Amino acid sequence: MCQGTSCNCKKPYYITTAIAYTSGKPHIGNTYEIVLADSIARFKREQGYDVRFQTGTDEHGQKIELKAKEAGVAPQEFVDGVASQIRTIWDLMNTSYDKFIRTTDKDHEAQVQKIFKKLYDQGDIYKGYYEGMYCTPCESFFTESQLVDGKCPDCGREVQPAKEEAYFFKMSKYADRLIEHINAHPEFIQPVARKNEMMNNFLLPGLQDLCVSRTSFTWSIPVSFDPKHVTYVWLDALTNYITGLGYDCDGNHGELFGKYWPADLHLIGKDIIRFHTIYWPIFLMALDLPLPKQIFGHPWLLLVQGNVQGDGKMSKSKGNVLYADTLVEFFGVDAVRYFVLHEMPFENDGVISWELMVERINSELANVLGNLVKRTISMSNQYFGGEVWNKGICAEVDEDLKKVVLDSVKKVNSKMDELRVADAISEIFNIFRRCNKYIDETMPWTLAKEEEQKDRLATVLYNLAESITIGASLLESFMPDTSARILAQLNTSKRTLDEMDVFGKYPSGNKMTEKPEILFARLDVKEVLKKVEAMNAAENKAEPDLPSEKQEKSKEASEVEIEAKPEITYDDFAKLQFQVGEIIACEEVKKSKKLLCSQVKIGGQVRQIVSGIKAHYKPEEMVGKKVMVVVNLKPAKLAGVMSEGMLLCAEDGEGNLSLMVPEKNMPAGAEIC
RNA sequence: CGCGGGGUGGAGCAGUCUGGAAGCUCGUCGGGCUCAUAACCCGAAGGUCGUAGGUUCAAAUCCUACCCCCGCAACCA
Repeated sequence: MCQGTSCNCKKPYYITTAIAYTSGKPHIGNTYEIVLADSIARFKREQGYDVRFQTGTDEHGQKIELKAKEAGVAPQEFVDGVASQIRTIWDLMNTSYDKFIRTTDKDHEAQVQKIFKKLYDQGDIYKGYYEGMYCTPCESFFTESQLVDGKCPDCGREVQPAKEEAYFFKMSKYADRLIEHINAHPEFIQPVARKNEMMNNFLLPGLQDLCVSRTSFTWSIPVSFDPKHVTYVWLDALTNYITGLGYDCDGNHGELFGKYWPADLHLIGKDIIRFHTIYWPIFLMALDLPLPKQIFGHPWLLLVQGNVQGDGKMSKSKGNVLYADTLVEFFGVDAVRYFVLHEMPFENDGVISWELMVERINSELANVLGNLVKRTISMSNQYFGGEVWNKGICAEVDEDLKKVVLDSVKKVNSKMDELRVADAISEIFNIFRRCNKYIDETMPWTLAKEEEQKDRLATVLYNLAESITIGASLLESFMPDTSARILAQLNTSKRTLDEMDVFGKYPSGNKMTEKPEILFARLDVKEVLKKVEAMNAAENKAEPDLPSEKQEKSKEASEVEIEAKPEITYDDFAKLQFQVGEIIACEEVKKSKKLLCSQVKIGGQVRQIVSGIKAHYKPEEMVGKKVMVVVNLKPAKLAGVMSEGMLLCAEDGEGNLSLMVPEKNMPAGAEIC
């Protein structure tokens, strides 16, 4: 490989993130991806590649159409807002992307239309029918299995079998070629475990054709030759990787396309691996373009509340979202970058919590790194007025320090080649740990007491300055700002990777700063948590009813807010019949996680009612309870068991349930009105 | 038999593909040091590697069965 910045024959390296969906503000889990990509992009630049780093936003689709409607604005206006919010966060995180593409960019839209037409003309896309059960009021299709008791799962109304005209892509045509490609290129899907998943679940059983157009909404790119259809998701979203380089369907590609395609790495979440390793390569085959070299499906960052690890997946509706900008406000950009990069293992999901953030910042950033820099600079100033001289008085211990430092450089390189970013960072911190140990081994404060040890003392401090310079330089890809701050304090410039081959390039006689600043202050967990609570409380008060985020609630909230339903007439109400029922027997529904099946005595009859309360009541504690029952609900099958009514419960903000029981003792069958 | 992920010292994880001395960070305990952000360094305690079988000279790792947890899906009438 050709290295060095002066040479203009550098190898190109094209890396992309998935484009973020503009339905709302991205949380820290989404932000992780761009930071991960950024660290890889920066490192590749260090290695001498001519890097192109692309990210962007996916802005079409029914969900956005709905969100915009809710917010009372036009879809374009809506996505403009969210896209700029996303870009602001990407910038806040100090990410060095070269291109931010939006699927509403005119040139992208034009190319998608051309691609659609081309694939249609060459017979890869054909017009067919999307069949299913259709609910007219909801304007939605459902498969048989999605239906609830044969009715619409959303509104409960009757559905009709219907066909919607749609365009399909003939996936099967290219399947064999793709299977061959995947087998011939074991590095194509990363981590490797995912490869088998794709092969066994999708490719080998036979690929279904993919629906690539819709008529049920309009907020997308119209099909040029059949304008009542709009492009459906993947053909629009995935192609960003080539349109962002100036791909032209007619062959008049921009210069970038020739230079950077095929991509070296698509970095994506593990949930969309299928689309990137199956549909995308097949689209590319159909377009007669080379396939990307590698697709890496990274794990997720899950939120943990305190020490309780429940379902950590962040979602707004659960109110457990952490946003990058909030975290940055608390901890600073590089601490957040460090955390997400370092806490994410290669294959498994990582966890994040306020407590973990604080712990990492204290033990690694403040204690190991920040303190090392501070004590080194302080000693240099105390003993030599800040001047760092290499007097060449070496000792046995120096060798191990040098070895660790230089080995780490190699290890960081090889870890990064495998995309093991977390491991690479650990290697860098090994340097700093070794330095702290070196200080204890050499005891500079003791050397300082003896005049004849002065040159040895100088050498020790020189070795530290050199080691920290290398460590800080390696850190640039991951914590650019911190890297620069350390180097500034050492009054030296960043070392490039090929300048790290030998130990001792720090200029002898150089003078460090006189006033070392604290890089990362230690934090008190309790104080941070207190601040967090104050912030949550303030937020809940300040915006109790914002249209899009109104469901967010703090875990402490005692009030429960639910979505208001439209007003009904008394006649509507009178259609419902409630009675007191006595539970005379109850058992778990086998093969179901949530359901209990109760025999309920109501007047003279006994009914079987299935309820989703297994998590809150044991069958034996149900028996004997007198509860409120909706009796004239149409019977339905749940998990294959017939249910003839419904037990009513109260539900709090955390989903805890409580059966409604009469305040005084009432006979089974008493009407509730 | 729905799909998938996981069960390794108190906590969070690596190691499992390619068997070969049970490792990392935090926490705890003891010691050292005082340059430094009560930071740093050393040492120790603590694990039947979910369970039961099997293969092997050798199993956290391979095979079989089972148990438990977590997502998704399905049914929270």
